[in-house]
Amino acid sequence: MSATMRDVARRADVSVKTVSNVVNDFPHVRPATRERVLAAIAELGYQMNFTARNLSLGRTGMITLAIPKLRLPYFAELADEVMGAAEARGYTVLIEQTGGVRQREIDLLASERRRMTDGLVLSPIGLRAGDGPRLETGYPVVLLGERSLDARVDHVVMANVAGARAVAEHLLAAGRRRIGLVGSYEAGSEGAGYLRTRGFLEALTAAGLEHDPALTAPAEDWTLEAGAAATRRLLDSGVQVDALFGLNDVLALGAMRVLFERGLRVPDDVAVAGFDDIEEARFSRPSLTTVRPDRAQIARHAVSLLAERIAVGSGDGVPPVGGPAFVADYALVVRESSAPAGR
Amino acid sequence: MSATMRDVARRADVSVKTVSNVVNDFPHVRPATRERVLAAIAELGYQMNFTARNLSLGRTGMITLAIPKLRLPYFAELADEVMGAAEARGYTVLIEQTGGVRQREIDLLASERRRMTDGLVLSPIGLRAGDGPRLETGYPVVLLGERSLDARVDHVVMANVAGARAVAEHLLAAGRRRIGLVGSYEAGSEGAGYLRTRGFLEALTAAGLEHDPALTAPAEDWTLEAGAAATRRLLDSGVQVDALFGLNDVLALGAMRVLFERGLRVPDDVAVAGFDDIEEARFSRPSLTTVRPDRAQIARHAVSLLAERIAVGSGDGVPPVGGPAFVADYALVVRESSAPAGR
DNA sequence: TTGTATGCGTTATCAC
DNA sequence: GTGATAACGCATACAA
Repeated sequence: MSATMRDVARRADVSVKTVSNVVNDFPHVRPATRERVLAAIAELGYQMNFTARNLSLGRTGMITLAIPKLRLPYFAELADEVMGAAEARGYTVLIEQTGGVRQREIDLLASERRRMTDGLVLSPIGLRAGDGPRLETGYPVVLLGERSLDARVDHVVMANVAGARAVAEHLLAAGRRRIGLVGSYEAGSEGAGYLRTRGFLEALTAAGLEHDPALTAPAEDWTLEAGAAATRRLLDSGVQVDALFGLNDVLALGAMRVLFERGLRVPDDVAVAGFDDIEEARFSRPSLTTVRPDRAQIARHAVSLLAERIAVGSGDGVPPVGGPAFVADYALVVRESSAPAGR
Repeated sequence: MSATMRDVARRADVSVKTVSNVVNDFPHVRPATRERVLAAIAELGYQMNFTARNLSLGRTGMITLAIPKLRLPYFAELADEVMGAAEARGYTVLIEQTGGVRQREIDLLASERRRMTDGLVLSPIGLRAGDGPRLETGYPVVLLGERSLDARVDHVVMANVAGARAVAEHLLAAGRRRIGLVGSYEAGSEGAGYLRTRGFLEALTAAGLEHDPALTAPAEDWTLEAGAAATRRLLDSGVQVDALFGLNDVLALGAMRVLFERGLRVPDDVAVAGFDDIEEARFSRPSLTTVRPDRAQIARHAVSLLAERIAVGSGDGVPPVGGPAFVADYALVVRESSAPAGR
């Protein structure tokens, strides 16, 4: 069993308090004693017991990041960013996967296990409009990538509507008129799927067009597999399309795969665009036009908000929370999949 | 802020011990008292403080999974599998990224923070042959995907040599003779890169061929970007190739992208194969021939070994550790990128 | 500058 | 069955 502070204290012939002072870099420790303590620590190979420290401090130094699926490149990249931002503030990140299932997301909020961490960054997929109150638990929470959940909780969102509108406008400007929409969203979810769809429809409306319902390809999931399946169904239905907009990049990439299988050329026959700008979008064949949200900014801001929320604690002067959402920057990235001149 | 066991005990007019018995589902609690306690818990909204429990139990119920990069699809998928396997055994997984940097991997082993978890599943990239002893810290550790690190530590490996040999044999059987090798490894690393290269070379030798050094395309990293860059350099060098073997799938996908840019057809002009069978390999254009290691098996076995190691503790009867490595199953998956007849 | 004593919220060892 | 009470290892008023 490893040494404790008491062991070190005995060895260095000081009190535990002094050892604590040394390991915590407190000032006011005579150099000589410090040396003695450090020597004892080295000799005994002492390592701090963080559980004990956490109990004493009433905090763990960990935050939870709850995302739908780690296997989705977007969330892996996001997790990486969040871990970086958290580390910069001295936090360790515990990743939980919700599968985008509403009940899992709710459980996570009510869970006892959440108490192993000081706060939660939640990327909700399943939560519905009425679920707002569930979030107000007094436990520090920051919402990611969603809005209109009307909860008094801090949230960092991306420009889902504007980004999707930009994509649609780009496709329209390129002369595309029969744009298929790959992906769907649970009714009432008000999530990214809903918002991106809205942006897409707004652009059509603004152009004086109407979206043909037959051009919608619902996908149960936001994965390559689902994108491919949805596109297969769409093409099988016999409708004509000259463009496809995937509600995220993997849906779009899955769609491109099917277009290839069907012998349709991208972008000549069908232009394709996605949303997220995952790394794979730059290396696909053809490379994928998409919307790049500023992930680093989102991560930094979310962690920053959460840290702030944790810092104020549940003290009595509980400051108002859930101000206007922070909206991260985005950029439309045009690549080969929608380039005017083919490749 | 939130209620403690003492609060609940007072409220239910019992002792803390009884409350503890109830929440831990201990037998020998009179139904009536149990009801009273549960009622008090509900009324006060009591939630267990896990930090305190952990301190008392001397364990945290968490294990660390240390991988190079979460953004690499292979590791994201692996993490997902490990989380699943860990959950099945009641463990929560804390993911750490090493960036494949040797010092980071070493730090992780010596780190104090590691003590927040009960054990470590480490996927080493940077560790070298002589680093074995560093792993024998008395802290439960299971190595992933490596071998020949000659440490007395449990390890779960994949059939790197055999898998790579199978790929090479497949390419040779298809008549390819000038096979470029995309990716490299740090000298002395004895890692997956080294082993896969060895398997590749073995196949050539067995076929009575020699590997032309000019056909090696070193990559600093195992990423799409690095795979593309390496392939560009290789092609720029002017050597002729009729196949490319990426030491992992993303290297191969990056290579395919460059072949496309250079107007080379896959597989007609150049066949391509990778290693890992990440999900993207099924949806790329063309789909990628690769080796599929049984990730679920690897994850289950690693977690199982670690749980065992944790269970025996550092008691005196420390059983021997680091038996023969468990070698996971694998399968060669032939897809369009190396299909004999083009698409 | 350093030591003493007490608390953090659980679990575990006993008695009762 | 249930209740005091001592750990668990560290932090921190308060003293010295």
